[in-house]
Amino acid sequence: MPELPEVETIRRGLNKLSSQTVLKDFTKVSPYCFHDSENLLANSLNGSEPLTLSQFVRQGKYLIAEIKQCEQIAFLIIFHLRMTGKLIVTDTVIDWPKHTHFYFTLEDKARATHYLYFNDIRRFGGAVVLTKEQIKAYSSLTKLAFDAYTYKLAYTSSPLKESDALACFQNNLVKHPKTPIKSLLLDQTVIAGLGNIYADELLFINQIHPLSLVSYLSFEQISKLFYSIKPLLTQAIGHHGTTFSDYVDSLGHKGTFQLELKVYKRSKQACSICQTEICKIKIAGRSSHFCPKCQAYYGPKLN
DNA sequence: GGGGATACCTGAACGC
DNA sequence: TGCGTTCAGGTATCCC
Repeated sequence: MPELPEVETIRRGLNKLSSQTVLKDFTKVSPYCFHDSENLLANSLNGSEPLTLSQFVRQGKYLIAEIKQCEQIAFLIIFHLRMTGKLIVTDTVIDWPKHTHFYFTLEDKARATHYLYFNDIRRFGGAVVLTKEQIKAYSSLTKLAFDAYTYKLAYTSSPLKESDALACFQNNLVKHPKTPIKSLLLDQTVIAGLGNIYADELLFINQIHPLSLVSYLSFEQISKLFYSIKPLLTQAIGHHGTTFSDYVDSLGHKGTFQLELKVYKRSKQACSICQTEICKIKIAGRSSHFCPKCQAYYGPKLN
């Protein structure tokens, strides 16, 4: 399932497309997953000036394509892959894979006609077309916290300083004194980009039980947790993300970071440190994997 | 207002 | 073999 490292891997792949790539056409294969309430894309495609695919930027798990016309940003396409969404570039089309919902026809000087298609088995993901003005009021993005990898907030050009990001992280955490730390790491208004896999791994690295409460953690523990996020994400990006079932990058290749995971999807296997059996519990409806010996619980006595 | 539960959705895995 | 059930999880929404 695409979290920050997987979306970043896809973004880097898509940005290898030329910034002069012309968006020639758009086709909806299904009625799902694509929302353009003002027909910005269709109307622009009918215009006399070509549309170019400028670049892809990322905020948390959102991927944003900047579409230019006459050197100006005409509109943006905001993608979210949720659980099983895929954005894949292909040169040839014989039959679109099952669950393909829409595709863009692209062209550039160095490459003949090629395609960027969106496929999503569960139809949780999708894309929405917005103008530069509309995106500033797009609540899904405006409410996001700073990005866990770049420390950038949406619509800002420069990232937060690391010390400011840490202060922001701590402030966002302490607003929820009664919520398990695992749930807070998944909360995109606390820190943007983490999902179930990397939240479990981070808590294992920091030896914190997922049910622990922030109010019982020291500043040193929160700092250590914060400073372990970027190295983990960097490592995962280096492995092109984690693939358990559906995730592939923009060329259809799987990631390999699943081979490095210490606890996620390893329940009933031995902990790599103490050999105790990894446990799995449900927290806020999500499976959480942890070592009951290595990861200490900080909070009121559990029933 | 905070926090938990649920809906959305399909395919894989599992049990009978 | 075939059918029904459960599980997977990011986000929006509902409810207590």
